Amino acid sequence: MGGQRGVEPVNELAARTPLSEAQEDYLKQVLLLGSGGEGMGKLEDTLVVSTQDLADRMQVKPASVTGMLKKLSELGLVDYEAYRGVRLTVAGYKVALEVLRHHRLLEAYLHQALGYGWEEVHAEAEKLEHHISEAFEQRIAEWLGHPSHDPHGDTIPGANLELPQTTPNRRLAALKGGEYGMVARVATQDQDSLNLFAHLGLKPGAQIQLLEHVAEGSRVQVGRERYLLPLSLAQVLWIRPKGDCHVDHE
Amino acid sequence: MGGQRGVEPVNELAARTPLSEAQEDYLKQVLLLGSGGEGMGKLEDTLVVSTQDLADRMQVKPASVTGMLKKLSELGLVDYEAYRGVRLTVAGYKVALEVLRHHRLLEAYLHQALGYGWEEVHAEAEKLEHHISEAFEQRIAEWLGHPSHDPHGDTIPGANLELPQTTPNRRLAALKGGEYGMVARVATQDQDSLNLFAHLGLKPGAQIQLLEHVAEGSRVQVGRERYLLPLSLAQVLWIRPKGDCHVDHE
DNA sequence: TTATATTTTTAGGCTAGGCTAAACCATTTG
DNA sequence: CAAATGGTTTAGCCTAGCCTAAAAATATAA
Repeated sequence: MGGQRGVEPVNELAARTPLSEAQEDYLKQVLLLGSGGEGMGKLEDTLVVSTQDLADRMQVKPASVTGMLKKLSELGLVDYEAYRGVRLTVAGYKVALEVLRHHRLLEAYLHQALGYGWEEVHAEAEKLEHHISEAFEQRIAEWLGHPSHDPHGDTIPGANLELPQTTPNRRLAALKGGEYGMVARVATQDQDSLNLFAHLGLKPGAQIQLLEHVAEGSRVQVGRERYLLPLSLAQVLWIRPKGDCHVDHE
Repeated sequence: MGGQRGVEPVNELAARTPLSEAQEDYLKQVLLLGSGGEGMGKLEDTLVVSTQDLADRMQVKPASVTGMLKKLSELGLVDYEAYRGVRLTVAGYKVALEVLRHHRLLEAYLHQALGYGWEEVHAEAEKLEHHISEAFEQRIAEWLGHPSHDPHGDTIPGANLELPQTTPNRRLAALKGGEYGMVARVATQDQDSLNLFAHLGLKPGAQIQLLEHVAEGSRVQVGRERYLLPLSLAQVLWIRPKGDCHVDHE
C-alpha cells in the first residue's frame, strides 16, 4: 500500500460516517478557538489551536484531547502533529460550520419562536445542536426567514455553509473615550456574564457610549444608566462604532 | 446493612441521578410493551415484560437487555427477577411517563408548529425526546395549549404526569361488518406502515366504515375509496365507534 | 416424568471517551 | 549551553453499552 503520491489523499470517505457528539464538539471548538474571538472567518484565517486550550474549553483533561485529536486526524478532519497543535481540514471545517449553523439557528428559533430570553438560549442550543435533522434545520431556517445572525450577534453560516458578510466591529475595550456605537455581538458563553449583560440591557442592537477607560475597566453609558464593566467583559462586547465622539448633547 | 424492614425502601435517591439516553429508552419500552397495545394506563394495569420482547424493540441482543435490567434494578427503577421478566417501579414509571410526554409533545409541536406530516414526526421526536429541558417542554406545551393527544392519537401525560381521560376504542380488526367510526389512534411506529396510513388518509379523525372481514384482512371504506387492510394493520388502527351499522344511505 | 426446545443469563470481549501518573519535548532562564 | 519549567503525550485503567458463545433455567412434549 505505499505510494499514494499526490498531495492530499486523506480519508475523505470517513467524513461521511456519522460523527459522535463528542467529535462534533471538538471540531466546533477547534474552529471557535482558531478564530480567536473575531467573528469566525475563512478556514485560511484560522489559527493553530493548542491541546491545553481545547482541554479547558471542553472541560476535559489534556490527555483526553490528545486521544480525540488522533482519532479526528485519522478521519481526515483535522491536521494534527504531536506537540504542534491542531487545525481543521476542509472536511473538518465543513462539519464545524454545520454544527455552528445548527447551534445558532436553534438559538434564534428558541428566542423568536418560543420566547426564550436571548441570554438563555445558549445552553439549550448546545444540547440540541447534535440531534436535529437536516429537515428540522431547514424548517426553522425557513420559519425565521433565513437569518444571518443569532441573538448574540454571531453570524449564522448559510445552508451551503457560506459565511455571511461581516462588518468590522471593535471590542468595547478598544473604543476611545466618547465614542458612540451599537452592541453588535456579545461574544461569551459564560452564563453568568450573559445574565449580567442581559440585566444591564447590553444586548445586540443596544446603543451605547464609551465614557472612559479606567484601571478597573471601562465606563459605559447605556440609555441613561452608567456602568463600569471589568476588562474581561469589555473584551467580549463587540461594538459597531456609530457617529464620532462629542455629539450634540451635554 | 441487613434489616431495612418495611416494604419498599429501594434506591429512591438514584432516581434523581440523570439517566442516560439508553436507560430512558429501556424504561419507555418497558412501559409501552407492558401496556400491550392498549392506550397505556396506570402502573398497576401493566404487564410483566420479557427480555426477548425488549430486545426486539430495542434492536439489541437479549444478553444486552439483561445487563441493562440489572442496572435499572439497582437504581430502583424496575422490579427485575432473573428469568421472570420485568416491571416498572413507581420511580421508573414516572421516568417513562416523562419521556413519553416529551416524545408526544414534540410530535404535536413538530406537526402543528413546523408543518411536519403526522407520519413524519415520530423519528424526529425519538431523537429529541432525551435532550430537551423542562423549560422547553413547558414552552411547547403552552404553545400547543396543553394538548391531551399527539398527532397519532396517543395520549400525552400531563405536566404532573397524570394520564388524560381515555375513551374506549376498539381495533379496526374487532369491528363488526357495517360499523361506522372515527380513527382515534394509529398505534404503530413502523415508518412504512405510517406512510401507508397517511397515503390512504387514515389519520386520527378520519371517518371510516368497516365493510367486512375477509381472509386477507379487513375491507374498509374511507371517503369514497375502499381498501383492504391486512390484519397486521387492522390491529393497530384504533376506532371510536360512531353510529351503528346500516345508516340512512344505500 | 424424562427429554427436548426455548429463553435467559453468564462469561469474556470490544469501542468510545473519559481519567491519572509518568515520561517526554520544547522553551525559557541562568 | 545546560537546567528548570510547563505543556503534551504515552501507558494503563475505568465505565457504559453493546456483542458472541456457552451455560443454565424454564417451558413443552412424549
